[in-house]
Amino acid sequence: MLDPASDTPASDTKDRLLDAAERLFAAGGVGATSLRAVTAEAGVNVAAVHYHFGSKQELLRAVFVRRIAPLNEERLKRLDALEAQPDGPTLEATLEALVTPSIEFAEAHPQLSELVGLLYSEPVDEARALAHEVFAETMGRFCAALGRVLPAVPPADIEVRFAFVVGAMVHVLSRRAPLPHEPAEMRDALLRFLAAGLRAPADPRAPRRGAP
Amino acid sequence: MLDPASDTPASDTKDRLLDAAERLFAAGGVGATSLRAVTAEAGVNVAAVHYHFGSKQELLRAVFVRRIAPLNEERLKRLDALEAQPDGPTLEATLEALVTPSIEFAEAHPQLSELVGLLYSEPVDEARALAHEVFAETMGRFCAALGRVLPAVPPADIEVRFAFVVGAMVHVLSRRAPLPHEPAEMRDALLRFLAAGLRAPADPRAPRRGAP
DNA sequence: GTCTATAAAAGGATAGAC
DNA sequence: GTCTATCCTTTTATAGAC
Repeated sequence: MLDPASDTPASDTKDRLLDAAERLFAAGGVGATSLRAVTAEAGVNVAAVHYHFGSKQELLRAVFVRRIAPLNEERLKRLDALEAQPDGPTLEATLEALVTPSIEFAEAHPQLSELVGLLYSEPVDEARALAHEVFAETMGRFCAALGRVLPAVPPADIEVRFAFVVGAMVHVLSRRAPLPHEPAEMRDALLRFLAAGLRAPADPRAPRRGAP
Repeated sequence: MLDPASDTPASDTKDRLLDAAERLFAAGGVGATSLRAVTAEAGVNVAAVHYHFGSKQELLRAVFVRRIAPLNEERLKRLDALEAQPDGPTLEATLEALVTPSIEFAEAHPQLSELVGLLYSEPVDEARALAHEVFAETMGRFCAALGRVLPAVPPADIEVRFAFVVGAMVHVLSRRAPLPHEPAEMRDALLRFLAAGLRAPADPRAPRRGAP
């Protein structure tokens, strides 16, 4: 991205199509967005999308891969660094490796927020298969890592609690209604909430009233 | 529903259209589902949907209201009962009033799960406005109730944490991949996770390692 | 690589017979 | 209330000039 001599010159027709598709798919859904709307937004011709991508589905795939591949790379790079330490990571550090790249990427590319929500939500079969394909490996590694730092939580519970983690993360990342927080504050609040939830005792009998 | 003398006889054309639309909208998204597909699934004529609902948008609205209105009524009924007690509710009881009806309704009407995911996800403006209209009052009341049972958590934090609560709840309710738990177990796991997360201390300095 | 033009199909919506 | 038939628009996708 900082390499002007790259083989992907900025503002190419291909990139403009990806930008436009990303914007419109996120704003209106894939099924409701026509290729004509995409090409109009990109300021290119109707036939360009078929020349460069072949079909609407492949355009959708390219839109997702462009943003989410580097996000997952960053997450796994952080997780690798944590696991290379002799003592092993803390719960907080593991969660931060999962969450922080999302927040930072969402700041750098505001469209990512809406894309993530779209990917987790779009009911079309192809989109859901794509979501699984793009996220399964990374999420599996983090789920396993969380299981290791939470040895007292049974594996089946880890899996369920990890679904809660992903749900909370996706929901705040994909919100249209802006939360009354700076990104860094929201990240910290999310990390505190998730860490406490993951550490919850297995026994539900703790009917304390009020705050901690 | 148990009143055969009601003015809404079961298996009416209207009901069959609602059933079919619910199924197909949830499975493929609104924009990607044609009215022709809906009427074919319902086994009725193409013109029936316009006769009974007037347009695709009004059909979508009717689909949501039919399922979500009673869900919210049940939630608010439970919250009212809790708040009528002299001591006021516990955090666990408040969360249960929010979560349990979702789980029970999702068992009774499996389509609800996919509808909830659809409503929170569909990026089309009308659908999002409908989601806000249908949920805003109920969610506002629960957010305020949670603030009262968590007096140590600042109001702005309550709002953010409530977004995490909704995200986790929606995500597990709308999952296509089945979780390895009975509904009652999943509900208990969710309640424990959410209660612990909401009670998290405001200070993030608690780098304990491992389980509780 | 980009454009114009057009094919071929599917979409929402309506009119009018029954 | 339900059907057939149809109008008009929009869609994806392609063919071929430049």
